[in-house]
Amino acid sequence: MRLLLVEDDLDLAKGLLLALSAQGFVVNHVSTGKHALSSIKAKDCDAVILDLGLPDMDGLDLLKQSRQREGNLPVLVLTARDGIDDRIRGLDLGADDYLVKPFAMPELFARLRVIERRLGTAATHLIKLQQVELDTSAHLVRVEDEAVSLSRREFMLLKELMESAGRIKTREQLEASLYAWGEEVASNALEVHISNLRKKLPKDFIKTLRGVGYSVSVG
Amino acid sequence: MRLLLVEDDLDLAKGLLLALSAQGFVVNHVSTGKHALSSIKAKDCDAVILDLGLPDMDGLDLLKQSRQREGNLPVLVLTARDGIDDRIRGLDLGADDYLVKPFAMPELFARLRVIERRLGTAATHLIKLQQVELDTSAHLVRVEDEAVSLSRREFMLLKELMESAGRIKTREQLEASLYAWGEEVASNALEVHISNLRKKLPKDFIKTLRGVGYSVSVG
DNA sequence: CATTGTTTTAAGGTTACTTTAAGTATTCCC
DNA sequence: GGGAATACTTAAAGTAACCTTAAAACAATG
Repeated sequence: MRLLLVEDDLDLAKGLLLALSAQGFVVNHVSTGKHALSSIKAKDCDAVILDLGLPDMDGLDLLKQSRQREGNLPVLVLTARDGIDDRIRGLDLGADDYLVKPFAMPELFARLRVIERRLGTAATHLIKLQQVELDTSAHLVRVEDEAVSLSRREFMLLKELMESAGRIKTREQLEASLYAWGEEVASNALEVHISNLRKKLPKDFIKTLRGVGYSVSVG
Repeated sequence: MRLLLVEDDLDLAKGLLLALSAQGFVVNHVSTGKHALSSIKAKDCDAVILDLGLPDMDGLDLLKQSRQREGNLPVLVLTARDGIDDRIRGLDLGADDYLVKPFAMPELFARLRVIERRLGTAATHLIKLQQVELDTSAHLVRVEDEAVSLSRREFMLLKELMESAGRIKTREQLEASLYAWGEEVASNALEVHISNLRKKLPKDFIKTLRGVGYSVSVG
């Protein structure tokens, strides 16, 4: 995990750098809010350790800006200030955790490991093929970054096709996954949905295989 | 957000239940580790508040088992024990946060909000979309800088929607986050709340996706 | 215990999705 | 090229999902 350490006390920074890299973390160190922000913008780290007492900028301000720019970049705040009010302000502004100085190194490591574990398991069910992006968990489809609204059946159908991109889905397979047991469809509903889908997707995104079924290519 | 409160001190539990639901959390309460585990297995909550001092099971054990079963279910640990060693043990076993008793309620709320933010989209306690501003911590909503009064359920509903702005919330998801176990709703209460909310919000702020659910857009 | 505000239930009206069905366009094969 | 099979499009009919309203049940407050 790549860390950005924002700390103006050079002695403390040096100690932290040493200890963190001994624990296997990769750490970049900056000592001003300005540098911190540009590093955050460059998406150059997986998490931030932020000391609130900075010379050029209020730490909570920096936190706020970081939060606006990189929504869920984890930030662990270090502070000398005590008192519950300050802590709540920090947490509500988007800090993921909080450590009051002086703190024990092992506790810092433990908290970083929590963040690490969390980053590893950020699951999004997103399929992207060509210009088409389908988010199964959010029920959302984008074509060239433009949200497209699909009806329920259209969404189901597209999902089936995109989940087995590169392979052919037979008409029977598609009908089976769109319709539950009792409600087989007597007519050409499937073709109608395909037709309506195509109007909303790039040209030739869904290919027909005469006598067999449909497919979308991974290309 | 649905919480599971694991606490054997009934007085404390009662107080927490009251305070948390006033803050708009949906809370289920159990007092033994056994019940806690079965609820966790059933995936019936988004986060756990766990008191380490349980009668039937060591709290850290429960934490470990929960972690094995539900990898990233957030757990906030309450404890009377002090000393850094214990805290590190808790964090490394998978607790996401730690509060030593006695603690101040607002700090608990703040830490829950951190967890909440992490689970959903990275919204801070103040979410502003279009003309609508929602302050999670103050329970306040403004439309075009004009304060608007919402009932508890209306607020919860709007919060859920705004926290996942840009994504679609299914009916099931919304109902699950509005109602705790015993109080499932048999009828169209959700639709009624949506309808009442819309009267108080800008036109088309809440969009319907037939057969799927509802959403508000970030734009 | 009465008043007030909130939440749920229930019913009818409305909208938009889905299917049907009929006509048009393709592809394939002789 | 002509005929048959298959696929595509369109528009209208059917249907399921949703919206609104009003009233009943419930909870909080003085």
